Amino acid sequence: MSNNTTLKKISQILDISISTVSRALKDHPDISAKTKQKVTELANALEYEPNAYAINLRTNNSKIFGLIVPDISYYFYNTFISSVEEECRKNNYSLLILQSGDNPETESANIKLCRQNRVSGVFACITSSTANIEAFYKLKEADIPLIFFDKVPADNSFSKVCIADTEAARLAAEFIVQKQKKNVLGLFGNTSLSITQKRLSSFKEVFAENAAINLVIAHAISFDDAYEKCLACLNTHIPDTIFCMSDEILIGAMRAVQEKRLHIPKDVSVIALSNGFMPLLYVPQITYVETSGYQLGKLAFKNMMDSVVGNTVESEVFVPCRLVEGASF
Amino acid sequence: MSNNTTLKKISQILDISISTVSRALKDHPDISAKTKQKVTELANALEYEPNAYAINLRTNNSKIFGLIVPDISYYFYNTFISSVEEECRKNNYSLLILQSGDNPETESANIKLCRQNRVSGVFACITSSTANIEAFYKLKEADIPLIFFDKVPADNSFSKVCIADTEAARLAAEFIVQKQKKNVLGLFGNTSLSITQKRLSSFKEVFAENAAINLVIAHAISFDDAYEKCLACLNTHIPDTIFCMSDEILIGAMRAVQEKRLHIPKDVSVIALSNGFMPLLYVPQITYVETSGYQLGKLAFKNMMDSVVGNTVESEVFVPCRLVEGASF
DNA sequence: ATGAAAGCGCTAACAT
DNA sequence: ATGTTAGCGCTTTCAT
Repeated sequence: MSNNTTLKKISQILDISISTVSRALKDHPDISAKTKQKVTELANALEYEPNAYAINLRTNNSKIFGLIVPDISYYFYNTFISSVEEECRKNNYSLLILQSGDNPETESANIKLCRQNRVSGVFACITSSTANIEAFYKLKEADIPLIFFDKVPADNSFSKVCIADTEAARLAAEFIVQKQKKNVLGLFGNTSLSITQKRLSSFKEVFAENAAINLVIAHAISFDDAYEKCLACLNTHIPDTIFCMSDEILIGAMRAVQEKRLHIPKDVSVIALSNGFMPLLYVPQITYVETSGYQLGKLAFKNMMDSVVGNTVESEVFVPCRLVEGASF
Repeated sequence: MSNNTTLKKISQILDISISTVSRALKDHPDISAKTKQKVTELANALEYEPNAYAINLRTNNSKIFGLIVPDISYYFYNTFISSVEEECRKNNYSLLILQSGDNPETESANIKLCRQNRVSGVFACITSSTANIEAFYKLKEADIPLIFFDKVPADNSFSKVCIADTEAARLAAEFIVQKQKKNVLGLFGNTSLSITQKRLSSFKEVFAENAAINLVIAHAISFDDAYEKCLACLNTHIPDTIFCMSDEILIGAMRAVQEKRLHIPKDVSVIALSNGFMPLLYVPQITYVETSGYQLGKLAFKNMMDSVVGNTVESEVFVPCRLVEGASF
């Protein structure tokens, strides 16, 4: 049995009322210094820990945020989560983390869990196949603040924090143009994802203004797929530049480049959009546009706190991105 | 205001008692089919979600596990966490994740949080500088099951699940011997960590029986440090084999190897102890002994569940490891 | 088959 | 300065 110290227990031992104990522990001005001291001392000795459930039941404020994400171990998310957790701790919130395993049904179940746990707010990144955002609407209806991050639904009634996909892709494309490259292989992710669409259209736009550049686009749905698609391209012709829209794609592409024994940057230049870790693993280090999960986390938390206190939060906010030069050009 | 449906509300609408509603929703045998149907229908229509706090307060069973880890985003932990979370979901538990940022004070604060939230159990990986495990003892005293993983205290009164460090290092060493290598560079982590000590002594032992092999040992405390230490060694002499005791070390070492333009496996062979992701990033893929965070998570959860239902749990359990051959020999 | 009532631990309005 | 009381939403024992 847990040796649970409660206010009642303390009050009985000291032969005072429960409310006096409660107030004393909260440093309420009404309570005499003597009483406060007595109570605090006993509470410490008995290792009193307030029962979070009783408090939540009473105050209807759980001080817990829910976070729903396809997969914690996925490259990008763990830096985001780490960042959010850090802020939560600083602000006396806890974080209930739930994985949807990229399955919309699990995602719904997780939303339900958040509701059952009366979380103070939810951070969510939708699965790649989430078609029905009904469950998220219910959160809104229940007045639970909701901040979407990274993969977000189109609906404008939600708050979202995003990587500046358009700007990031443009930055990379402009860098390629500026370096006077002529033969570019652009490797992108799953066509159905909005993130892919945004990055691709922005990327293409820059090249549309530069007709002299030959641009080949390929799509891959996984690390392995990126390897194969890239290898197939390299077997046809060697471009002077490879662009990878994500870390996942970069890893696959680099495997192909290394297998073909292409030298970077002599034979081919490489640039990626990345969270910032993978590009540093290669020799030479890969030039990338940083899409920081850490920064995104900070921004998401800020918006969440605004939302919690009832401030209006801008519908869609972007994390600025920046070019980090390696030696791959 | 949240449109909170409660048992009371339902009971009032249907003009029956709260307990009947409660029972009907739990499919209690005493309740008539008619009533059950009426109640269930209304509950669905009103989107009734049981209030987890009221239940916990009443039943004293939060169905939440706490997980305390130095840093979520660290290579190894996120696969472990992902694995534990998966099991939690399957078993109707939730997971409260807390980072200690490798700071013993934050660690204590996190343990307190777990107690306040009346978690049903705690998974913990201690910080590298945790000297005082007082706070963990208090969890025990409060009858909260506690499973240590990966970095564990020496104390034998705790349940621990660990990577089989000794076996893993031995497996790698034996592989090197079997491949008739003669000049080995062994790169290890921070000397003060027990994980380093275990892996190192086991590794050395194998070579002690093979006097003909020249073994050089170096220690590094970070990815960058591993790079520098490895480069320094390579500048002195090129070994025929490099052993890396972790992913972190491997990344640093590979950077040095690539900068020196050494060809694997022609110029040098490489083997590592790894979670299993990093070795696949290189060309050729690196041979490694798998120390699986995923498996460790499964094992930890199993022990936790045993512990929760009051079964005695073995004090220290190891996850088996296995050699995965790449093409680096 | 259903209801009444107590109580989990806490807070806060309302006494005194 | 301290006590009394009601109630948050739920479960469960004990009636009926």
